[in-house]
Amino acid sequence: MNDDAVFRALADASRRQLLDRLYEQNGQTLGELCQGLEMTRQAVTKHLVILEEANLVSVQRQGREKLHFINPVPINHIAERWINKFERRQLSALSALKKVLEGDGGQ
Amino acid sequence: MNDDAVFRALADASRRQLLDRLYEQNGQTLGELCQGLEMTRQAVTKHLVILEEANLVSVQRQGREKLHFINPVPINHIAERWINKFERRQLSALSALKKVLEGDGGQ
DNA sequence: TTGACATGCAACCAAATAGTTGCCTATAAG
DNA sequence: CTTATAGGCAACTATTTGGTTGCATGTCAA
Repeated sequence: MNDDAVFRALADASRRQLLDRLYEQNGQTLGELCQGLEMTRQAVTKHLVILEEANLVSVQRQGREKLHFINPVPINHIAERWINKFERRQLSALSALKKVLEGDGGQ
Repeated sequence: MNDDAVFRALADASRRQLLDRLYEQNGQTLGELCQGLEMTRQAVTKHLVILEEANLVSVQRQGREKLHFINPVPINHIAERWINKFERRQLSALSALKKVLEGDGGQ
């Protein structure tokens, strides 16, 4: 699994938007994903290819349509291997901050 | 807080490496961060500027040296607002894909 | 079979990106 | 003051990226 491809894929707002749309409704066709976007179909295709190569989207042909499904595994992967590491440090910082803000406050 | 800047900043392997190094040892100078990298100092500077603009690194001048500190808040932010959302979705997405792959599938 | 619809492929283009080199400024030390 | 050190700035370059247009292919429906 290639972390770099995932990070690069997530770097573009259009691609994150596509993931958002698939999150709203999974299994959409290319045509459906294009609707309402300020982009040509071909541009959307390119974005989807990048998402596929990063394994963030998997595809299933059905007749002349191509259905797109979100795959959360790589996101989970970088979350576990990368993000949590930095969060761990913050948790202590956050709880310290909370303590100050709340005067003391347990929990 | 600009999510896009954070995602873009994280998209480059060299910048993630710089964050890793700051994670190992916080508060390093530019010179220290350059050591052992296959890059000129100026290239590193550019990466650090991008990390600063994404608020992932904060800087403190000390005499003629510039100390760099990691700031985990933006990472936490995208983790909470973005990553967790997809992690939650994982089970239902997988089962939806299965349905299609298996031709019908109950549930 | 004919036409309409859904997608694929390739060439091209402009802008952004990652990197370089060369020179300048500021601070510390001899 | 002079010199070495730490970093800043700007111009330039090659490559990547995000997007376009034009045409081709494959599939469904009449």
